[in-house]
Amino acid sequence: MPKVEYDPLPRAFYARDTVSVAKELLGKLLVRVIDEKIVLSGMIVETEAYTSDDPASHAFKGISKRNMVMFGDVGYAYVYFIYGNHYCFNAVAKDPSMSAGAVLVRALQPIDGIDFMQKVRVRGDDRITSGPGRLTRALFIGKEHNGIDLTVKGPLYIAYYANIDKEYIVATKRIGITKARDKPWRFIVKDNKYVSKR
DNA sequence: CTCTCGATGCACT
DNA sequence: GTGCATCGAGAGA
Repeated sequence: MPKVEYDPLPRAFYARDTVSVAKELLGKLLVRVIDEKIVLSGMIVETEAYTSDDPASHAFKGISKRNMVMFGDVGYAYVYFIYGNHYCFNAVAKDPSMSAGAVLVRALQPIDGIDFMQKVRVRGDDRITSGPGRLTRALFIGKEHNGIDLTVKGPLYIAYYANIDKEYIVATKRIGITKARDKPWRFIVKDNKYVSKR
């Protein structure tokens, strides 16, 4: 097992309303372990909530082969391919009364394996993990991780890391969507330079 | 079957 | 600020 180890969040963490989970995932650590030895990780600094009754959500029009993970048990990864180029990483989270829900992770502050991440991206700078497409590339997250359990140590999981003070959590409108743009369901860590721009 | 377009990122003006 | 690469899912015929 790798030297660097963290405690995964329990499944119960994800079994609450999606918006609350999105907020509380700030400060947690997204951990990627490659070949059981290389550890890449980043502190979550930007998230967005997507629920089943939300027109902007993939789950809005019902279950399908693509979005079925969102309708399954909480604490699993929902990874999808978009714009012909990018993967986006979500954690399935919802209140037990809801049919589906997930939290999109939009930005990370790199913690472990920064050199490794930057080796691949020649133009390594602050933007290496800033943006949903960028962070999946930096952590080598792809469709093979769709449906993976995030509550156990493995190739991909989310762990306890830091507590973000309430004063440093800011809610804003979501980014890059055309429907339900008014909902304040994007959460960012105030003044963190890794939060994506726009 | 064909057509549209997206929870993006990057190059360019 | 604008344009676009690139492709799979979903919608419609």
